Amino acid sequence: MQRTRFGDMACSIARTLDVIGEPWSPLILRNVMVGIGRFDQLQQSLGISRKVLTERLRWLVDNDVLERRQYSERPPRYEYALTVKGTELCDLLMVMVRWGDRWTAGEAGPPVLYRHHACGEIGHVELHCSVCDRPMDVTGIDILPGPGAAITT
Amino acid sequence: MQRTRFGDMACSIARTLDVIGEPWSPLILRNVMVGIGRFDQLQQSLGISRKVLTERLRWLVDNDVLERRQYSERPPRYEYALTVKGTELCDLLMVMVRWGDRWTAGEAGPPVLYRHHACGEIGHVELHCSVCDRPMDVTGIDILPGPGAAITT
DNA sequence: AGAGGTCGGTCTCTTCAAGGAACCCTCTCG
DNA sequence: CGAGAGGGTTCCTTGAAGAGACCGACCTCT
Repeated sequence: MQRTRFGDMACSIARTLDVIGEPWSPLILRNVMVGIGRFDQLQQSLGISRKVLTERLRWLVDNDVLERRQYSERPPRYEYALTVKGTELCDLLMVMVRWGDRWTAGEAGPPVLYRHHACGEIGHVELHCSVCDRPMDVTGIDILPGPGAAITT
Repeated sequence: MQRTRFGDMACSIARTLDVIGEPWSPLILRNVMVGIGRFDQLQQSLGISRKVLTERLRWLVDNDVLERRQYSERPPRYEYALTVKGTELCDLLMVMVRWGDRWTAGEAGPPVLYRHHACGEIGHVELHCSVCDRPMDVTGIDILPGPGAAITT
């Protein structure tokens, strides 16, 4: 993947990408999210090389997005599960799904649907403002420098 | 970057990644979003290789996320701007920012802030259900197969 | 006891993209 | 005229992705 490390940039997007920006990482996360958390399951369901899967899982565990836990003592068997940090990354996946559904799903329609427990309906995610709860997107905001800002051109 | 093409998978996450999953693409988008849309500006502000920048821009234009437009006739000068499809990708960036702020910003605090026009306050994005408008995250939904689903293990 | 299967990886080899840097063409300005 | 900016293209080197073989611990079946 990239050789330029994004982790040191003064940009939350870059730092997020540093954690899950490498190819396959979001798909691994998606699978763990739906309960596919064992090495062989992941490898087969994604068609990823075992070597790369090993690297990604280790990286995600080191970055506290996944945890590796032993679910069987004898024989020793492991599975990967989301941490809290990883669970919050699923927001990102749901927004990806939404965009992919809108712009790339084609005739067949969306491959998965979400049923929201709170209302029982099939819905999708929308972005709202944390302060006023009304819809929020890039056309309705001003972008201002924050405390952690570096000088940006 | 990845050699496995994600575009043909029956998964909206994979198809979204096919468009903007390559390293640098989200950062290019972010810069175009804040008005840094010229080749040299992008190259300098990101520190990306000119070759890779050329490739990414061409890919994003071909995928209708950016458009290349001439803003000066003589001398011919071009800039890149978001299409509607690209503008909607900014939702994704805002969610990335939110996660990065929460989990990677450290002491310094978030590098950018959003002021929401609707309420005038500094806020961040939250995910709400499109049907009932209440908060929605991965712990509060059932994931069901949709019309475009393939058999998933 | 041996054969075969599963799980969770490691190792090796090849190919192809990222990074870096030099080069190029057109146009403008002094 | 030369210098400089804008917007790339070309070339070379390095290193990650992909494919697939291999491995060791453990279980089950006969």
